[in-house]
Amino acid sequence: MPEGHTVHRLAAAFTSGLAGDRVRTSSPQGRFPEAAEIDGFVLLGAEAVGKHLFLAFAPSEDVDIDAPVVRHVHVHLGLYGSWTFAGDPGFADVHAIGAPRVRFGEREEGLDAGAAPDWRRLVPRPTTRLRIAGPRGLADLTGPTACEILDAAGRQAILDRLGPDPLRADRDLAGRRRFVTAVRASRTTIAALLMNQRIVAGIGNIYRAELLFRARLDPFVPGRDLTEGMCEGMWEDLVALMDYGARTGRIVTTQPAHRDIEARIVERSRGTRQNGDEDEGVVPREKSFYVYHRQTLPCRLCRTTVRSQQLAGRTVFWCPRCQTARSRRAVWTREHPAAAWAYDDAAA
DNA sequence: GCTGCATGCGCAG
DNA sequence: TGCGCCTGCAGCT
Repeated sequence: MPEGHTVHRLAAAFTSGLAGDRVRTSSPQGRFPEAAEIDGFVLLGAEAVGKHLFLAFAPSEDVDIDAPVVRHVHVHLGLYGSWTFAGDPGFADVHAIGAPRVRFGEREEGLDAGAAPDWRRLVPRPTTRLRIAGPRGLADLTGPTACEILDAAGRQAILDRLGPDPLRADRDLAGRRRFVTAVRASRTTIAALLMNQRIVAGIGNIYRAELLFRARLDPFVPGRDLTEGMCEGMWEDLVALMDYGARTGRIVTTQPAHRDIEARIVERSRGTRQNGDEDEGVVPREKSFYVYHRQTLPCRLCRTTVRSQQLAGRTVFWCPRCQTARSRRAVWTREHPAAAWAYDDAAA
């Protein structure tokens, strides 16, 4: 359920809830026996790069994070991995951060009827690959594509194959420049390029579909056909969208004026887990997207039926009437002024 | 209770 | 390009 914004929220949760603490690590499932190597270590810090999460462990807290003794646990959630947090009130600042839902386990040992839940007695579900338990709470990992211990070189090797991350410092002009240059140098379709983590790190299928719609861009246009202005605009929009996602835990790409356009239509109720805050006034899922998972439904703007198609093993969603831009920037600049609405919306 | 899908990715061929 | 990984759950029966 991770696109980049979720992983950044996870890193923040680890930083606030477990960083600086000595922790116990284990692999209840048994498929990550290396957990024993860092059991009793101190969690120095957590970092997100694209969809990759790095947790740095050391024997003691005074170790420099670049020291050779530091063990980097690399986690990639893949399609169905997840972290579950439980702990003392305020642990990992979960509510404020939002992303990881506090979910007490299905089973607690030795719990008296009516007693307050105690996270220390939580029995990990059998599929738990890794449990990290600190003095204030714990985190359970299930179903990751990657969970491994790396040294500094191994960590760097992963960073080296990732493009700029719109949620990190490389969102600046240098990052934008890398993105624009890479896109415009390629014959590959823009839809495929946006999913290529070497081009830009952190985008998943939702952000791809929605970003292309907001740009009114044909998903099958080769990257090299795009103007510099169009690419720069997409990057700026992406920064705004993912920033909003990282702050709220929710992907919302619709402008307010477009959310109620077809209120009479019964939306598909199929779940898209957002792991976000449940604050009042949050934009409901069925109003959050323009095209993602809306195939067979009418476009919010022109009512043309939204289409979907497999591309390189993933489903692309788009409006065949709205998304006809091939290189012009006119539509973009007139109708999409830097996605400032995302910030206004969050503040409201 | 069963089936198929999902916000991903690496690898074989 | 297609498959395997490996988990949870919506949507069926």
